[in-house]
Amino acid sequence: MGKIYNLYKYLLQKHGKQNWWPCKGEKYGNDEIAIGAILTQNTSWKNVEKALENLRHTEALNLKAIAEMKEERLKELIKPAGFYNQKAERLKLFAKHITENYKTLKHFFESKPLKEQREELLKIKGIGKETADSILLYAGFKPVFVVDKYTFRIFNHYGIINMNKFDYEKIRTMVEREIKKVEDMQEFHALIVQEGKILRKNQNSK
DNA sequence: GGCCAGGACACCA
DNA sequence: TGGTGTCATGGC
Repeated sequence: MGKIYNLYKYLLQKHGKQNWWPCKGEKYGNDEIAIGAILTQNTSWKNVEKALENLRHTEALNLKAIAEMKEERLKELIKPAGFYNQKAERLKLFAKHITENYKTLKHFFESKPLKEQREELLKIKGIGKETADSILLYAGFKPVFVVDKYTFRIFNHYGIINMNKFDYEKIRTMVEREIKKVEDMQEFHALIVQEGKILRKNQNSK
């Protein structure tokens, strides 16, 4: 057991299970998770929930509906999540790519090797590394770890890494070497975000 | 009332 | 490749 695995166990004991996107097997290929992953770009989850609720209420919380919906209409619905102009464009590009080429997200996840899936997602405008990996990990149950700024800060804080620049791929492969199970990767990333928030709060109050 | 979220991209040097 | 501006709402 290396440092990273020990940190995972420590955070799990400290905060308990986070259960971010209720990660049961039947959620495999779930559109809602992918949509949430795009909406939450640099945005608090509270705001994303309002946008998701608007979509759900309109029965548009799925990729088919979003692909067919007018962009102006989509902007109105997702407004609470902020950056609504670009997020509406990004959602439509993603939804169209999946529905037109694979029909469903589930088919996409079963279409090709993981590495190629990841590369394909990254080619879509508006899908960067963190969003792509969130979709793969939480909607696709793929063994890909999601790295974010909190990961970088916390790994520095606990002395796991010692870098001055944020190297996404380096941190990702480090974690994937120690944490193998999809469920553990999902929990670990959620725990890091939780810990990161507390860390920030403490730093602000002193 | 200011600060900043579960980022990504364009543009510049 | 590295640094900076932009996008925008709502919670704290």
